[in-house]
Amino acid sequence: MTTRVPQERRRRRPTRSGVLLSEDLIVQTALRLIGEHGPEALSVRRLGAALGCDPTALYRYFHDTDDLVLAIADRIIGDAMAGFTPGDDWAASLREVALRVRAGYLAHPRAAAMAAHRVTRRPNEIRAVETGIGLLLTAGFPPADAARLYLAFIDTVLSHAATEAAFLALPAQQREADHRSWRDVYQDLDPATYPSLTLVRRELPAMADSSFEPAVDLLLEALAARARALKGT
Amino acid sequence: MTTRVPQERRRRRPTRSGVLLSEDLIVQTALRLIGEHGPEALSVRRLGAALGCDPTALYRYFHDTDDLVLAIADRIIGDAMAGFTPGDDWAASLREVALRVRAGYLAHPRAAAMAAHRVTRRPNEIRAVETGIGLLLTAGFPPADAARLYLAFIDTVLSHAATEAAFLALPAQQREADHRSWRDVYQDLDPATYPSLTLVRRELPAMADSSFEPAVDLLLEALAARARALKGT
DNA sequence: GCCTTACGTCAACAGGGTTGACCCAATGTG
DNA sequence: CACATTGGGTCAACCCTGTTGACGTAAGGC
Repeated sequence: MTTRVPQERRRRRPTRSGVLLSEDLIVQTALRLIGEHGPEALSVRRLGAALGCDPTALYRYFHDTDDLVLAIADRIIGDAMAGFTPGDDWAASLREVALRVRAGYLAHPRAAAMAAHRVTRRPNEIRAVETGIGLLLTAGFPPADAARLYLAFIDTVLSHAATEAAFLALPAQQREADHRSWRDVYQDLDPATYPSLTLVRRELPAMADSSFEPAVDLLLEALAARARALKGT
Repeated sequence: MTTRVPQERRRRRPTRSGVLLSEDLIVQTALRLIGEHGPEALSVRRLGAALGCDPTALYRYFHDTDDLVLAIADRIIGDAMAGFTPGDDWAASLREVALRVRAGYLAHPRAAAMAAHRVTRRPNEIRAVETGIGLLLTAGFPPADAARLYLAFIDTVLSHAATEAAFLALPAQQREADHRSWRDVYQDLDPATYPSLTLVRRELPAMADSSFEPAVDLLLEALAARARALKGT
């Protein structure tokens, strides 16, 4: 019943409202829905309504909701890395990879939050690994270090991006509560029991900001330092 | 109606099945439920059944499900940090915080997977933040830097830990398939299109290992370098 | 021993994913 | 051109979910 059928041989029968469904249109509409009405807008029923078809029609194209999410995630990955070519500066290039991955996830947080921890060994990812390790090799790291350090770098990037995506994927209410807590809860603490927090009190609202770029920059600094140390010896 | 009441002044009225409810018992049961039957086993109704009470009784202790999730997260933090006291070496202490947090999450992978990216606003978390920022202050960073750098550090630690927890929370079959892919998929690549991967081919099985400690060490290196630069000026 | 009220219980609602039956029309074939 | 096949859009139904408001009972202060 729910076996996905090759796109090519579809009997494109229009829905009651005249729309011609397709895997592509569904993914596209799902992304639009998330973008316009927030992450929690993605449900089979709402997606059906947005498409102008019965909600259950989607099960002709995807086994279940999870299958749909994976299809969306696959498109996100492809879009994020589209057109990237590494430049001369290996650190700057790694930085761009990081920002691209993150931007791709944040553009569609809910889909990313659901799929980020799953490993899809697809061509796009393999190409990305090739690129990343290549950059560390040009930095002068021996193969063993290049592989291990790339892993540490990309895992950090992916983990951060997934965390930020998961945060954006929260219902607006919880998201704002999390944000506010740095302004509210952490402001009225007893100075005796929390001396350090009291000292940095004025900086705490900034804790709601993203730490993605600071963290990436710290990593790149450490990598650059180690690369310099290699050259020195 | 759902106002949380201080634990001390409770009217401990037994449920129909004779259990005396408490915030503590509920969190503990929730953790057991998640650990045994997966994250999707946590629902108000199932938790009520496991506790031997009406599901809606939980709303006397937590505003809503999210509030419960935050309580679970905070207990994990508390357990992880129990008995920790910062030592003289701020970097070593931060390292221990990182390892403790990670261990706490890995002890409850499935619960961690759903709670790791939240701000709990609860005592255990606040204490942990106080400790961490305090360490960076003793390292010599001015308050603004201490707050921002602590955020970058702890976010990285939490993100990594969440990723590892999510991985452990996967069904064994998928987990092992993921592991194998580094040995299998990445071994038979065309050297012409993937020169870098071919060069580091022998190192790739190690990609299945955790990158947690390498990443933390890179961050601590960068922090130490910045701290030295501060002293120098 | 009374009064207050905390809190356990119950019924109900809105929304979610998913299934199986139904049936029409698009398509390939004769 | 007409027919048989069947893909796929539709519908009704099921069981899940979180959450609310009313209700009444018993716990604890006085």
